[in-house]
Amino acid sequence: MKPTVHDIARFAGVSLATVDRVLNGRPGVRGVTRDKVEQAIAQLGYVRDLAAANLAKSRTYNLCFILPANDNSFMIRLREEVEEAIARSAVERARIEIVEVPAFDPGALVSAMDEVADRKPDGVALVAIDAPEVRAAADRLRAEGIAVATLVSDVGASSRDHFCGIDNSAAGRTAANLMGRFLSKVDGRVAILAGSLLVRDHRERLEGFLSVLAEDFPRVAILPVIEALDDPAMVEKTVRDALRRHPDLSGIYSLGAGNRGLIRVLKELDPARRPVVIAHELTRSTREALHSDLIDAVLNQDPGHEVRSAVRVLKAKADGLPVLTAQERIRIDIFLKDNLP
Amino acid sequence: MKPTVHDIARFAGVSLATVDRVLNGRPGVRGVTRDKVEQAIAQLGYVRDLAAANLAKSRTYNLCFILPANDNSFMIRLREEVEEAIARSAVERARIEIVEVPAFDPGALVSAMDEVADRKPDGVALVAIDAPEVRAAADRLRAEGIAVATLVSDVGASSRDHFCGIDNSAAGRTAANLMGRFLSKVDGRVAILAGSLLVRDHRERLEGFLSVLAEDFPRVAILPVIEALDDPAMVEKTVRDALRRHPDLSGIYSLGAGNRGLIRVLKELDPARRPVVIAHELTRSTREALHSDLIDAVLNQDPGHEVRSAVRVLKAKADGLPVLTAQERIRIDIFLKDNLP
DNA sequence: AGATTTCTGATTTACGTACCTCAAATTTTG
DNA sequence: CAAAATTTGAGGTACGTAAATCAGAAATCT
Repeated sequence: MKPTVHDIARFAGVSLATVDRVLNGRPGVRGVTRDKVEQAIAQLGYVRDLAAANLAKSRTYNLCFILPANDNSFMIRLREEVEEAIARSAVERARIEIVEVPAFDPGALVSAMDEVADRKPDGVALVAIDAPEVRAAADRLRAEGIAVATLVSDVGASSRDHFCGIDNSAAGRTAANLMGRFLSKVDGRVAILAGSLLVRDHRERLEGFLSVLAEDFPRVAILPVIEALDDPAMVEKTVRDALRRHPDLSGIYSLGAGNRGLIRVLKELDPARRPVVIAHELTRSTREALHSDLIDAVLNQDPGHEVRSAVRVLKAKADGLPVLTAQERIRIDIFLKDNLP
Repeated sequence: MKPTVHDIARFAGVSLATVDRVLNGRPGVRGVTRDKVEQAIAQLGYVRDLAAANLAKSRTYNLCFILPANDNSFMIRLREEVEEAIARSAVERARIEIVEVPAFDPGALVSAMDEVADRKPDGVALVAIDAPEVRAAADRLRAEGIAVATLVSDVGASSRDHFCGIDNSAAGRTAANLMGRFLSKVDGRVAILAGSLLVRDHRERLEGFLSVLAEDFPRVAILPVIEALDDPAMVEKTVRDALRRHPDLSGIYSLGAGNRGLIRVLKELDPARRPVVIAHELTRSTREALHSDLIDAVLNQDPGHEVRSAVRVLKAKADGLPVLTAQERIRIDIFLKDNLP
């Protein structure tokens, strides 16, 4: 049978109280005694029964998610996933709160972070903007002992405890690889559509994309990057413009959101002359576009995984526990029309 | 604060014992009373505290994994993952046992299943062979109240409780899509390499691959399927043969294991004339081959996810609980050299 | 109506850990 | 060496649920 604290106490020849002190790092145990207990733990292979421990502690974690008030499908999904986490929170011993801030606005994000800090939560997850003032605000949170996780988009590694998102550089490189191969022998022009280069995820995707394209597919020409703030209407307009100016456009890499606008334009094109299109995030619209051959590939990050991972990570960090890196890695899903879930 | 059974009892005006009877489906409660209690549960939004329940029950699940004694990297990884699950089993209230059987041998699998049944475990996971006698053995297990999950390769849906693996038909279709596009304008000949068409996962991949190729890329010619029993040496030999007979071979889809043999042959080829190669399962050798451009894409299923999912599913089924389908879906990973983890 | 069966209530113990108190034993310090 | 400080032991309660017993109440049957 699994050994319990009682077994440890008996084996080590000490009392239950002492075992408890050792296990929970409480003071008042001599080094010799502590060693005895730790040896007993090692020898009997004791592992703390988490169910019992949680029950006894009845600890609850106060967490806060700061999300941009963006109305693209991805952010809506992300918010829904946080809300589902809230629905589960009773079971998970967590109290989760959502704070909305204007998108792409470092100042608003910083003041939200400072306000949140006043409530002294155990952890904060935020969709970061990679700016010095945001990093400073994150540092302030951490200085107060609040765990900080970035969600979807990162800041410099030193200012947060963990990043819950994909390797965006790899995503950009993958997109370039697919683009280069899908274009095949056709030397073409490729347009790149971003939300904003203020956010690190978009920047990293762009860099990855450009580097692989330059190295492995040097004959592909690249148009200047279009920033459309993840807004469908703006995306639509800019894509229409680009197609007018470059009728020979043979590829589009949409590395941000707002793909509804892009798809509206694609629908109007002659199927024979449709460019190769690679986009990010599987939503209702990109899924339909994949299915009807308007989009060729979708790179996806699963917001559900990201949110659940963030909750786990923040809890662990709040308790000073290590994070299981392998488990928390968020994967890049590649969807073609044939492997849609 | 979260309501407890005591709150339910007070609210419904019944005793704790009655609430317990309702919650755990024990007999001896009148319909009217049961309704009262259920209403109280609904109104107070009671959710059973799993930590406490598990603690009180101190139930342990006896599970058994029947694995083929195959020595390809994938099966080795799978076994390692089961061993890790065993290492975790103390924490997870499970006792997990591994039984090895010869690969591709329905008779051996069936006798292993029957032997396992004698020990009356709570659940059995097996890498299935899709044969009538295996289905019958699975039916026998389930008739004895033992939960059955198929791992990696499935049998007919009616004979098991759950399949822990990828949608192999979608994997085959995806491979065909990539193959068709990577071949681009070149009308080529494609060779297909399978382990054995006795196992359903290989059959399904094949069917998916053929159907998409026929429909979307009709100009691609397909050579007769080669069955190499997932054995590296046999794979090497058959691929060498195929290349000799068809010097114009422009694509290879390796839908089974034993890719070490394939890679050995690929290394010897003139890089300029190397065929497009799509393989399954990210192992040390396929990873290196991806990296050095010998393989173009690898479709992968994560054995870790599959094993963990199997454990969760078997536990749930053993308790007669429903399975959260969305959570247990195993994804098809697509790896190019640019998104290797 | 009386006997029988079926419900229901009250109470208790157990699960394994956390956390608290108080007293006793031991070590350290002056 | 005595006083002070530290370490340890003993014991208890709590967490929320499961599961059991036993007695009493209500419903059903004859």
